[in-house]
Amino acid sequence: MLKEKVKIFKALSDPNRLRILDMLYGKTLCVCEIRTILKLATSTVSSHLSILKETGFILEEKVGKWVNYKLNPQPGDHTVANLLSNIPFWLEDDQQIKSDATVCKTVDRNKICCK
Amino acid sequence: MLKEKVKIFKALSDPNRLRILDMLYGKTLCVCEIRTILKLATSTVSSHLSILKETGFILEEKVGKWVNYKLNPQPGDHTVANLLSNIPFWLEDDQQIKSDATVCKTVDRNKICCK
DNA sequence: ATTATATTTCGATAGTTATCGAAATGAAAT
DNA sequence: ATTTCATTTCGATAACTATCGAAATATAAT
Repeated sequence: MLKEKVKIFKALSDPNRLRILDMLYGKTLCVCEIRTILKLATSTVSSHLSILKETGFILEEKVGKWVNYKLNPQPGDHTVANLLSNIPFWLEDDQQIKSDATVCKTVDRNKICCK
Repeated sequence: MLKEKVKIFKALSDPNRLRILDMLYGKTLCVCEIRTILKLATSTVSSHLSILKETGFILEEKVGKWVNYKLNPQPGDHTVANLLSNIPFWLEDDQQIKSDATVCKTVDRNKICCK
């Protein structure tokens, strides 16, 4: 259905969601790590993640009180699969994306969330 | 810039714009032909076309009182180029898209616009 | 020049979306 | 069982988008 395809492109039509996808290329992240990097309310990040999850770009893994999000290694929809595999290539020149990748490597959920 | 990429995905986040792009794969069309097939106000179609033009998916050619729109054979942005080349593949199974392709072949601007 | 036709621009409106903070949920540790 | 902490859901709001009809623009034919 055309509506489904529109939904897929809409999922990519937000800078914060593109940043999330690119960060997940580096590693699995939890909501509070993403929240810290994007400087958004936790509820906003949760909403972005649910949009990416519903369209099949990402998967969630519950581990204790954390919810880890990671890229979907095998999206069922071939449009999603194709788009997802191209995203790092399309975004690689962006300064924000580069900076996120750096910050992402040093982020530590135990320092951010707990204590 | 990330904002530019978002704009590109937003351009594809509308069923009528996806239909327009797919129809243009078949042939060059003018506003009133597209308006007839999509059953939208002329001004609405014009607005969709300007979004697709501004993002580099399509080009316009003025010929007399008509404005012909066609796919951009060489989009400057590699994201646009890549997306554009994949669109027919992604949409080929859609019923609406198939039907549009058929209608498109028989549409004749001289019967639609003039009298 | 005037008229007719194709398209664009403008203004209004209804529907959608990103965002937040607060309240609710769920899971682990005390 | 109570508390703590990560996350989701809910309700509100401001910004954005698709749509239309009317007015403006542009081009061709009379």
